[in-house]
Amino acid sequence: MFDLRAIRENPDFFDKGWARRGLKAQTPAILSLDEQHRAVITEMQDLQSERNTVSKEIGKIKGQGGNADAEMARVAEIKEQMPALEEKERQLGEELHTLLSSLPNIPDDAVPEGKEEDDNVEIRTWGEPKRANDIKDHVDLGESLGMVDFETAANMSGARFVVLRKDIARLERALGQFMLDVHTQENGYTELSVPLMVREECMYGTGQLPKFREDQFQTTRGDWLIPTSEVALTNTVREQILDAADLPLRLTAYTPCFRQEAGSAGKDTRGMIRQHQFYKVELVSITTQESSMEELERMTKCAEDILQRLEIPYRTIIKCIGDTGFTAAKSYDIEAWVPSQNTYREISSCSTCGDFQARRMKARYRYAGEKETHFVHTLNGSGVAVGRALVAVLENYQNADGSITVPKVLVPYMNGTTVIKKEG
RNA sequence: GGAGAGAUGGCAGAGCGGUUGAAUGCACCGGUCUUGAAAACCGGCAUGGGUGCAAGCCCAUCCAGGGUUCGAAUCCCUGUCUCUCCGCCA
Repeated sequence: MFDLRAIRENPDFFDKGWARRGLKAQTPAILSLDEQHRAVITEMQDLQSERNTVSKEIGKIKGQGGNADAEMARVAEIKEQMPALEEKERQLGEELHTLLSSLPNIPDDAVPEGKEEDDNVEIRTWGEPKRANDIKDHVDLGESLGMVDFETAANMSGARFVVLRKDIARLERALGQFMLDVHTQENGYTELSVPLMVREECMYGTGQLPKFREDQFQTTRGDWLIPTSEVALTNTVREQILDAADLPLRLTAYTPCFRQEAGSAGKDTRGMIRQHQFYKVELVSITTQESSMEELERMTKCAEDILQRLEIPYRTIIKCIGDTGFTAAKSYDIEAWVPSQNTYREISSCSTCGDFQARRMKARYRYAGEKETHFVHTLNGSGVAVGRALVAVLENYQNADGSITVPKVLVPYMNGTTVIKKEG
């Protein structure tokens, strides 16, 4: 959502921002709607004002036992005019709201030009990618170990689901636990356990709705399954005014995530890279306006920290304008090395949304002693996607005999198991 | 699932259908007094929006959405949430 006053004052700034995302100038339509809307509001309020005054007079006259027929006739007249104005006001307001809520965030100046994934700009790399001829992918590895089972999952749930067994099931859990421990004990995040189903307003607040409805799952009662715990974590501050002294809030949660993957038919159909349901450790920061950019750097480092400790090679890129998400002003992706694909694949995306989500959620903060409120800045990042981390571990830690070495930092979470191999 | 009670400003808590945007207390901010502090006293203290150069004026908001009425915090309906009791249950 956007500040209408800011748009009125500086339409060029917004049109330029949207132009970078390939959109035509939006402010002429917005400003015209806004002008009509305000004109109707003014007209309506003048009538309301008169109605209020006359009604008070009626009260006074009746209190003195007088005749108020003339006044009552005037109010009746006003009452007849109101519904048409109200309807017009509602329509214009809705039109304006629909237009505004479907427009993406204005990108930060630092976001590079570019149309698609290939135009993203590499910032740094870490680790030595594993390249060899006899590399197996995680599907082959997991299936020969008897611990990754797509067939059983397909029978009960269809495509894009998986059943994990034994040590690999445990490895998934270990990854989640490990990440949470690092973020809560060393990176200053507070762990939350949150609902996986949320109301429409929350999905609107973080920007999944109204535009990305088809990517989400809705329950029979109308709730939505969270596509990421960002939704739940960020919405913990919706409609609140926070003390500036309490910021930043750094929140984390380990939850399943649910996605339809509607636009990805045929993409990544093999394996666990793209599933309808996957686990993810999410990082969310609620900050002041001044510190959000700095916080984005910090958050990205916290996510990278996980891969370094797991000793998985990765690179960090800044997303180009065409690849920057709807709600984001600036995003870094962290991509883990996937040996079977001989490439880096996204395992984390860290973004600042500026005040974009905060305006939708009405989340504000205030400095002690000051009257004025400001919209918070919200950031979210994967710290990191557990399903994809599992893929990265299986493939990067594979041995020639098909066994998997357990990353050192995970051994304590695996009850001392150092190598995952076929039983019996 | 059944029965009941409730939702008012930062908090607590009043509120006959007609100057109630809302008493009062606490908290908070400013001032007087004081060597300083406390106490006491005086004053201020909700949010969103429209309009205006501005001072200001106006509209809306007493959980949300509808309705009744010339007029609704107050009456009616629906929804949401909270609490109490009973039942069921991981």
